[in-house]
Amino acid sequence: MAYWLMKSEPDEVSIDDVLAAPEQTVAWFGVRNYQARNFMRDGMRPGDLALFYHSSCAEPGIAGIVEICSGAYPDASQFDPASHYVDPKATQEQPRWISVDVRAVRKTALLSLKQLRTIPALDGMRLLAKGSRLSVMPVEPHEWRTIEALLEQ
DNA sequence: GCCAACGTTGGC
DNA sequence: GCCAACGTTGGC
Repeated sequence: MAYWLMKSEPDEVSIDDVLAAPEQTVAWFGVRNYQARNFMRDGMRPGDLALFYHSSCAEPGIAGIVEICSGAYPDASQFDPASHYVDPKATQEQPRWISVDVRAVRKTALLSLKQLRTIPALDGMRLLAKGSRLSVMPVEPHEWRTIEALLEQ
């Protein structure tokens, strides 16, 4: 089983939105970066756990834990001309972008980016690297353990 | 709103 | 294949 971190703008989809969804499950769509896509497509398996990270907001940080609950499948929004995420180069035969479904495991008290930066054990964390912008990235098991111990319900 | 960092595009 | 121009991300 692998660990991940997934960023979402809470104005778009917050941890509360995932909790409020049917079966506490939403499709993770709109990833339009190849590295992030490849992590989802090649690395993620159902049962993997991910830190749910709120980005581009007043207080960025970890807001909950979700479980990957599907394999990769074509992201429908790439074919939708009305969608902000439409990709004219994607075809049904050759989709470019994929989704996975995620289920909320629990919401946590916000563990802010500011706090994360103060924790020595997380020094090498990809999220904290300078210029890191990936929206889907792996989390090392020791990083996961460190963070999980800090998360409150 | 600013801007650093990074990714993508496309001419050559 | 290079690289300039442009677009996006995301913290501040």
